[in-house]
Amino acid sequence: MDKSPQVLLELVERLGNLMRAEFRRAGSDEQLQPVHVHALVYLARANRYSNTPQAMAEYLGLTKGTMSQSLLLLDRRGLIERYQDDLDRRVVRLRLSTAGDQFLNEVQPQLAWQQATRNISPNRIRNAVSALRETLTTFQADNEGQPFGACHGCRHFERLSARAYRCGLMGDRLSGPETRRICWLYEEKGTGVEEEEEDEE
Amino acid sequence: MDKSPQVLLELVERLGNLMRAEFRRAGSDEQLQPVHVHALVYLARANRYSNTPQAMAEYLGLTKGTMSQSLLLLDRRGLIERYQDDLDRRVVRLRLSTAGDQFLNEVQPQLAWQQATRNISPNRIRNAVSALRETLTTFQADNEGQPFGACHGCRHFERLSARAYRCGLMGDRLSGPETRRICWLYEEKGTGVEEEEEDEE
DNA sequence: TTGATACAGTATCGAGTCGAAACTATTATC
DNA sequence: GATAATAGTTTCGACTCGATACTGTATCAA
Repeated sequence: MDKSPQVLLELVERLGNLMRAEFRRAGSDEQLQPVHVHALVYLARANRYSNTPQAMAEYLGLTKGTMSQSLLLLDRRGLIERYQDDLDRRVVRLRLSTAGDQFLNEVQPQLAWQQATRNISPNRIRNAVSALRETLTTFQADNEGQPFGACHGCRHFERLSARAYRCGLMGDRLSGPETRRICWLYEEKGTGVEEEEEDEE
Repeated sequence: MDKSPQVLLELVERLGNLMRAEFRRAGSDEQLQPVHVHALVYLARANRYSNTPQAMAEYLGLTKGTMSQSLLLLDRRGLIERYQDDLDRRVVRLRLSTAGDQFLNEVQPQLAWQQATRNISPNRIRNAVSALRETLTTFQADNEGQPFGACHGCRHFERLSARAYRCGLMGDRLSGPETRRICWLYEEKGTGVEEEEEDEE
């Protein structure tokens, strides 16, 4: 009986914990809770379909009521801006304010983290990424969670030409950078069998 | 410039988030917050030196005041028991009560998680584990965090004979199972250079 | 001895989290 | 146009969490 899955679980749990502690540290100067920092980080990475309270609540695993509270606080502090969607006026759109952007640049909540992988070869990192990605996909399939991925690997993603892309679900043209942002409409390509890049040193 | 570390970061963050959501789900019947479930899980895995409020606070990244509050709640609910240490009467020791043990067995907060790795070959899991372990070590060295590991790999660990072990720091004999529990006195063996198994698919 | 200091843990306070449920406003369906 | 669905807000109460002050125990120095 192999205990590796159990150990992997513990490591992810432990690392997730430390990341949370890092978010706590990053926000302490500004009296922000980890969840606030997390929300800002998400917002900095979300694409045009995913910058709404609902998507954010889904991502952070909170109810919309709770999310609304946190957004109120971030708005009061001037870290985000809220504006109405043109097409559907029920929808609120969110973006980082200049202050919010500056905050993230100053505290760099992810920097300590990237530093921690400096001794590991790029290849081993890629392998770990691939294994964790698969774990994530399986878990989300089991639990009907919203997937949250970037275009590459999404079934709605269409490549029109060398540098022109399109989301088949929403029908919009997408810029290159936009295709690398987090999207909550993401759907795994294929029949659930995933193709992984086989790389070796 | 390789973006893999960034992606690894996001995956761990995402998976950590889902794990937290899983803890939330597991505790919802009993009206427990994720942190309560996490505390119970920790307690089930902690060794004799690490079942104190202090170690727990360290592990969960909370202050001792906050930890004290959570323990009060878990005690009120009858999920844990508190007793005084014989040698140092300042120290409070914690253990799962029968009800607490039963609770963990019922909700199995880690089960859904282990399931999620079922499609991944043991070898790839081991590789991922090795990479994440190294990341964890580096991160903790950078941030002076308490390491929290099991005896295997700890510099205080001594093997007396085939089935007899000893902690060189505390001077106690340890049973086989005990050497696999989480310890907050853990210190990385060696000079910081880590030996990793080189395995390939 | 007698302090002084360190340490483990508790108590209290206030701002904020969080889910549940009720609510508003807009859009979709029939 | 009525009804239902949807996005988000508000309100409530139990709880988190850090900061600070506190209690009781251990350690160390004269």
